[in-house]
Amino acid sequence: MKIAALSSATGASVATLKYYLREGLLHPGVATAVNQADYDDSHVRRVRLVRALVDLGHLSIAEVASVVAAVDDVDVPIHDAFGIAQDAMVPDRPRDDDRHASARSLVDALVARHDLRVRPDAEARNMLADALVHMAEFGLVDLASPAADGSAQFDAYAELFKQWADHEIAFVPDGDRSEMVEYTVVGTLVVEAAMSAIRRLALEDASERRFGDSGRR
Amino acid sequence: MKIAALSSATGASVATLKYYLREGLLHPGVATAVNQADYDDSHVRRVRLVRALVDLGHLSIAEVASVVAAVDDVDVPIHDAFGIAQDAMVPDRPRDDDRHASARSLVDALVARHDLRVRPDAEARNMLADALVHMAEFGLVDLASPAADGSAQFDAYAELFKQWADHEIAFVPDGDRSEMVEYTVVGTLVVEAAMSAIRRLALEDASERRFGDSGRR
DNA sequence: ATCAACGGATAGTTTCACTCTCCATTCCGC
DNA sequence: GCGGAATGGAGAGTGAAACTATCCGTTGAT
Repeated sequence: MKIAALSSATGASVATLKYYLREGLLHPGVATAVNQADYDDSHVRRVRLVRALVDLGHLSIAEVASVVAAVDDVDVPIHDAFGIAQDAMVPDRPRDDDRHASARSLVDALVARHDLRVRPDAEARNMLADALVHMAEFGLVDLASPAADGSAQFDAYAELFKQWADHEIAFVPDGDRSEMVEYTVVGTLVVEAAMSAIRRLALEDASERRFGDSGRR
Repeated sequence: MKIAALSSATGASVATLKYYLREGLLHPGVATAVNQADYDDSHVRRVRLVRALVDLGHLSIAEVASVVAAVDDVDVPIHDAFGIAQDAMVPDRPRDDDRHASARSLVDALVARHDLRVRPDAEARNMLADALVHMAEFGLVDLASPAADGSAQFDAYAELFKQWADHEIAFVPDGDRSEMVEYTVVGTLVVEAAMSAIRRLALEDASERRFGDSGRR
């Protein structure tokens, strides 16, 4: 498969593919001559992975590059690669203040309460803490006495997702290493997007029931 | 409250606040002189809303502006404003191909199956269809015969979120109109982010159980 | 009285994700 | 076997986005 074929197989322009090659998002094809290379299925999958990460995960090209580096490093065991990729999927934001710190301790307590085996420095912890900080600003949770408010919901989420996650991870088919890592990475983001969309549909439905024409107040 | 006070209350620089004023993200304060204006709580909340939309929702400033316009237009009933805001919260992407169309018909079927009262042109439908297209590319669902694969999961999601959404919308406190719209808007994104983070923690846990040291294969 | 802060406007900066243009090969169809 | 298109590689250029900086004349606090 030549670059033009890869382009039409993925929908990305040749110029974009060259750019991805330069940035290391796309591994080089097998050179058949000084100005000729052969691409295969792995390149098609890779471009799709990049697009999924960018479109659905809102990752920057640099962040995608670090995900890809973890996927490609064959010395890294599959679970570790998933961890690295997961960290890269959390946008890095300046986190300075102490509200983040107190939110973070709530997160750590949640993780311990549900016996989740998660690295102490997993970025997902900070991601949740960030969300809590924003929620606190709108009075959706109280960081000081969380038990008193709606954040008990999170324990329900945690239990539920724990079961579903087992299913999802079990669903990952045996295959070659990079295929499995790609699968878990893309599954993380794509199912997230799908869940969010379904939740929005449900929210609009609930809003219509409370505020809509049929229940105008 | 002067602009410097607003700045330190929100963490945004004075220059940034001026920029938000220019772009219409922030309503003007009450002018007390030709070069003096007074800001209040509504401005603080507004800046927080903008930051939540940008940080957690990955919305562009232009998209935030359209959300804000819906929030501020007092002629729009609360439910309609929420719909407009929801549409603005879906990143607009070029959607041309027929894979999107077939994914979209699956979405519409799901909506009908669960009796969700959602506008036919709600952007959340396209958001879910986009996610399905990406999933299909990785073989996570089969757009042709969806019943045969894991997409039955979606019906479970839909039922669950429908219940939770009712709770969440019921949880919105009575208040003035813009406060309620802000509440639903920020709730949409912020709970999404929290759920995603919790799910990632659960996925890392599940990955560790299947692929980690303790279960190395 | 002075000097920092203010609003308003315009211009400048940085980053990002491409996109364009060259070039010297190489391939493909006739 | 020849001519035009495609290729890899590298550099420069582009346009949008999200601020940031500077300037100005006015005002408020000390």
